[in-house]
Amino acid sequence: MKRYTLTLSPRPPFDFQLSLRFLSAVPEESLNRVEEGRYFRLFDVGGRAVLCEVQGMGTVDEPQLELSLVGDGLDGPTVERAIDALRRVLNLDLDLEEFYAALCRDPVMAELCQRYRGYKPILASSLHEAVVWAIIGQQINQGFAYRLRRRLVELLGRRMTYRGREYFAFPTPEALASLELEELTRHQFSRRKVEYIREFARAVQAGEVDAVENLQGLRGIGRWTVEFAAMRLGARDALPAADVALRRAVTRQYGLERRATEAEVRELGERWRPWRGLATFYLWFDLLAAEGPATTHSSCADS
DNA sequence: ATCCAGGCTCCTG
DNA sequence: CAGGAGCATGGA
Repeated sequence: MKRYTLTLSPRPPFDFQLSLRFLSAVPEESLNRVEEGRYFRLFDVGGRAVLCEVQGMGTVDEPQLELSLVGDGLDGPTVERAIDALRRVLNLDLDLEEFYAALCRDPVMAELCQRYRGYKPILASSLHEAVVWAIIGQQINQGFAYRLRRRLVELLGRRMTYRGREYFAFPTPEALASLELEELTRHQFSRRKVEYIREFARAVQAGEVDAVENLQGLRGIGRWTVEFAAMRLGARDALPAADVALRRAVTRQYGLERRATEAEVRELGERWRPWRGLATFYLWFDLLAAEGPATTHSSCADS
C-alpha cells in the first residue's frame, strides 16, 4: 500500500479538535473515526479504497492539516478525488466569519458562536449517505440510531485494515439495493426502515436521484429527512424544524416554557437566514455539551 | 408497564 | 391542505 502525504489549508477560523468533539462523544461511530486526536475516514473512490488520516496543526486562525492518503493503486485522479471528498466532509472551505457576522444580532446565537468559535460540522460525503443516515435516525433515540448505523457500515461497507485497525467506508447504493430484509432486521432494524433504505438505494442505482430535489415522493422520505440530509450535505440554510433535538435546544436556549413546536422553530429560525443549517448544527453542538453524549448503553457485544 | 425517541404514511374533515 | 391516528422498533 502506498502512502501519500500533503498539507491542507482550511479557511480560518477553524478549530480541528473542537470539530472532532461531536464524533468523540459517539462511541458507536465507525465511519468517521477519531483516534488520539487524529481523524480517519475511508472513502470508496471509484472502486478503490482510500484511507484518509488527518492531523491538525497550526492555530484556529492559521489552521493547517496534514493529510495522509493510504491505499492500493493511488494514481493522480484517485488522489485528487479523495482530497476533494475529504475537503467537503471536513467542511474546510466554509466561511465561518460570514456566519458569525450574520448572526451577531441574535444574542443567543452570538453567544454560541463565541463559545464554539471555529467549529465546522463534519458532513456527509454523498446524498446517498446523507439520506440513508437520516432514514436510520427517524423516530428512534440517538444512541440506538448510532448503533444501527454502525452495524450497517460494518456489515455492508467496504473495509481496510491499517496498522492493525479496521476502517469502513459507507456502503454503496449497490450494496444496499441488493439487501435481504433479514440481513438487517436480524440486527434490530425495523422492516420498514430496511424497505425504505433499499428502495432508496435502488432509486439511486437507477440514476433517479442525483439531487436533493429528486427526493420528494420517495417512500419513507418526508420533510424532516430531506432537510436533515440537505443540512448534512452542507446546505447552509436547510432547517429540519421538526427535529426533536433541535426543538429541545431551542426550548432551552430561548427560554421557552414548553417544548418548542415545529412552527415555533420555523418562526424563530427566520432570524438565522441564510444560515439556518449551520445555526442548527451549533444548537445541536451546544446540546451535546450541555447534556453529554447520546444516551446509549455501553455494551456492543453483538454478532 | 409506560412514555419517549434527531418521523412517515394514510386517512379523515 | 391541516391535523391526527396508527405504525415499527427499542431505550430508560
